[in-house]
Amino acid sequence: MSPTARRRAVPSPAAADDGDELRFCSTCAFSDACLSQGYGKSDLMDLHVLVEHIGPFHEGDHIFREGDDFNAIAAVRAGTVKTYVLDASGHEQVLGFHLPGEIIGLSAISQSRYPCNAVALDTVMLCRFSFPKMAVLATRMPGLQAQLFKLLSEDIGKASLLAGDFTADERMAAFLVALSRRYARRGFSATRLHLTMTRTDIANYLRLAPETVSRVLKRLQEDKLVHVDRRELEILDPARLEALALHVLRY
Amino acid sequence: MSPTARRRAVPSPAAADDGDELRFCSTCAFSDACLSQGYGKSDLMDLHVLVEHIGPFHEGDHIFREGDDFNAIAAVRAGTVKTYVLDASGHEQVLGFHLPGEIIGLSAISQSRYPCNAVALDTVMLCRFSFPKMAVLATRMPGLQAQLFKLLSEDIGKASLLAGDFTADERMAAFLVALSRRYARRGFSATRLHLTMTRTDIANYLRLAPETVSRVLKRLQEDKLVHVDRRELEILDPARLEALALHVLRY
DNA sequence: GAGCCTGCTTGACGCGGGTCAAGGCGGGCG
DNA sequence: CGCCCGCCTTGACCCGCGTCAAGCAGGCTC
Repeated sequence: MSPTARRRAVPSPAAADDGDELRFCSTCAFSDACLSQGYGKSDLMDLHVLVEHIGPFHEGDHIFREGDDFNAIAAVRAGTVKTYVLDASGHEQVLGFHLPGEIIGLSAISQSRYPCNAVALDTVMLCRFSFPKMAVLATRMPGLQAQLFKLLSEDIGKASLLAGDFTADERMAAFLVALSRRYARRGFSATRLHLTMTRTDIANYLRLAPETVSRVLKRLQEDKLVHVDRRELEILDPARLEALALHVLRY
Repeated sequence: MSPTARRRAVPSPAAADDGDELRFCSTCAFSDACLSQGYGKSDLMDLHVLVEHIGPFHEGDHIFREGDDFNAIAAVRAGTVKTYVLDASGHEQVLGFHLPGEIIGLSAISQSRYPCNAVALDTVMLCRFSFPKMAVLATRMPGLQAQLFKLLSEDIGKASLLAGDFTADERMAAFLVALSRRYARRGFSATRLHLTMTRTDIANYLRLAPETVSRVLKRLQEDKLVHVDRRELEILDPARLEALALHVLRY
């Protein structure tokens, strides 16, 4: 983690005794997984010992940087994290946006170093998991191991949005639909989105020019698919937007 | 696996007793990993019990298809495997080419179904690993678990070649450099490559038109970077080719 | 050897989206 | 309040690569 990261004290296991800690960590994919696997309180205790709640990070704070030693993955509890790399000429390539409930740092496992930068786009709270400890624990908890395999495997196919040669409209629609679904899964509105990233970030992510993002959003608004007001976006016609996104998302 | 897959008998553990089996399986990333972790013969025996050597698959044979039940990953022992999906309009999107020593099927873990098709481009031999058994074994062999995590994590970053908005020349150069490195790592020539895939496959993979692939190869040849004769390709100036590929590969 | 078929190459042309340049707008700060 | 500074938008132009169409070469079958 970046040396500038402000750490909050780890809640003591005692204080976590009666479900408070579990609720506190409910955005972490691991809690769900372990609870659903029927693990007892002692296993969960083990899991919680290796969790550290850190933050808040503020807009522009780096969570880790390319080349930093890898020792932990983290679940986003609140806010948005952008991951990106800089190419030789200093141009930013956005790799992804990570919303509450999602995991960052998985791609660092193979190199033992973070292969990209992670920066907070707004106020971000994280659950930090020591990866070495987690790996040890996973040997005793097959459900945890399976969950890790699953999370890793999920990310392999994720690049499809960036990959294919899609039109600017398809990319934009797919981006919005994916955002909507991810927010909805965490209980947020599926139709009213607050875009925490700039147009330039979106453009870099979708491999478009910022001007194109602007023009496409205008076009989508003219066609009554969405309504955009600065960073607030309302999806007016989910069906048609999903139809547009279909080639990219595949379902 | 596809019902059409011809299976060879699994060598009995007894026959595998004295290193023969190990040599036989030397292209599998797991053997290397386990040996280097100092595991004893009994652990390796466990690993070999869940290995099945299958093949040969011939050009055009499918190894698995999108939607098939996932139960195993496989290491390529010989030949080239192409993975791809078909979009709504039946157009093929090539996801990757898998050379000897590389693993296929990892992206299927999260869904329990293969999310893509895998087809042999030439005569292919595989090592098939039952994934459920492997996961169980991994709880007893931390080195194996670590190797699995590493393999999964590696694949997460792999899409960079498809991702960025690179020129056709950069994509092509990156493709050739990556092929060269991957062959070299397995002891093949780094400068003389046999392209086992068609121009159309390359084009689909790089998100270019086949005509563009043709034109780019011609240009690279005119510039004395490579020499191409049908499917045989010689890299004449590795340094300049790598320079061209740098933006894509990043090193 | 003739014919065909598939993969590959080459040329002509057009379009989507990148680039460049010039505002507009809103929010923070003195 | 007014200035400034990012962020965003809009317009004009242009270029890389896709598309369409035609021709070529090698390898198969008969």
